[in-house]
Amino acid sequence: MDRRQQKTRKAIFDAFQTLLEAKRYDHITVQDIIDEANVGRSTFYAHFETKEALLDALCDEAFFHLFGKNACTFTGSGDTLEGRLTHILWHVRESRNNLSAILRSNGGEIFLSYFREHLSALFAEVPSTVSGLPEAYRLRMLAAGFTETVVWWAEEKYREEPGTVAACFLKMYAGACQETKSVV
Amino acid sequence: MDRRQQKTRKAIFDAFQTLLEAKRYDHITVQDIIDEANVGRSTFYAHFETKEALLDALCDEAFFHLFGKNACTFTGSGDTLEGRLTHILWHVRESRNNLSAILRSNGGEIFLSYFREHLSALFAEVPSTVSGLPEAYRLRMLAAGFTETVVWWAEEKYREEPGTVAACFLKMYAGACQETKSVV
DNA sequence: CCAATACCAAACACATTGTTCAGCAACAGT
DNA sequence: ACTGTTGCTGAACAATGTGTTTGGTATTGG
Repeated sequence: MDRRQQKTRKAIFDAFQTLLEAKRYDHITVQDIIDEANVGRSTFYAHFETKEALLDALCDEAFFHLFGKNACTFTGSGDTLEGRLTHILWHVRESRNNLSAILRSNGGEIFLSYFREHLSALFAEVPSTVSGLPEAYRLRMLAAGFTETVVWWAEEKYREEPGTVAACFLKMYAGACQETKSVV
Repeated sequence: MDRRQQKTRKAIFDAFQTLLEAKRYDHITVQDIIDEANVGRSTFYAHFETKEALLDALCDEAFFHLFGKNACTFTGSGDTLEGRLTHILWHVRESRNNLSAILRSNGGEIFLSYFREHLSALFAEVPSTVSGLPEAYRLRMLAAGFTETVVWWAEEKYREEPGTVAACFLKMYAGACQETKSVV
């Protein structure tokens, strides 16, 4: 890819993230991004169709870091759910700059849809000990709950350790997601 | 209040809800609302400062129905958490037209903040049996979880009975929110 | 070195926002 | 029924944002 394209793309991404840290996604205008990135108007539209497309691209990148090579490919059978969740949380904290801004902005909804998609598969493997729960409901709640956990963690500035957070999460859903033999 | 004001206000509310059922909150323009409500431009702005103010007002109304007189004033000590949640769910289903649109649109975030506020107090009364959970985290998760439950229920067109839904919710969080002696 | 291509600035038509104002209609109280 | 008050209208307004097009310039890769 042309160096110029790479440079421009990066400038736009960086500008977008900078702005995301300062204000809500839906209060950011294309004009803002253009100014911050210092690129021509037509250049922006040559790269991204709309502001939403830019957000999508950013989420794609962020998720590539999260699930792309390590975390979810590791879905070997050996490790525990807690281990895998912890692993994901390590990656979340690692790329804090990338993710926090998205999570806090109301673009978090779009992010959430990604999360849901990737996490449902993970939780589906771990059965519930409680009867009478519709499986679709259970998976949805677990994915939403994990997302909420990450948002909470981000707002706490990632103060706790990933392992601690994963343990908290699993305690929350002890009944609905039980594989641990160590429930205190 | 002047009848004209009432009429206009209602027309705007109705138009807004109609539009919310058709498209996302952030894709609705003031112009759309004006056209649908069939009121003058200046009239709209005489009633609401912005589109957000309108959404806020709508949420206020919806929550008055939910918590205003019955559900949360009933916070006497006698009834169980399950009973109270069921009660809330009855009201949600009752006013389905009012709420579903808001819940499905991404204005759901604003709605969620209302829900969080009102529900935290409710959950705070019921202690956790699990140790090591930060209380703030626990309350936040329960409120977010209940909201997610309602959204799920709304998407299912309120097929299940309120009591069933409340029971499902409590099963999900059996460990973190235990007062029931009937956990199957 | 050269052709391809990415950039830029400027201008464009268009939509949306929020304000203002003059004229008209509905209201409430006497 | 009369009257002053209040709310609605429709139109115009500047300001801002969107997405596209243009012609010219600079960088790139081969």
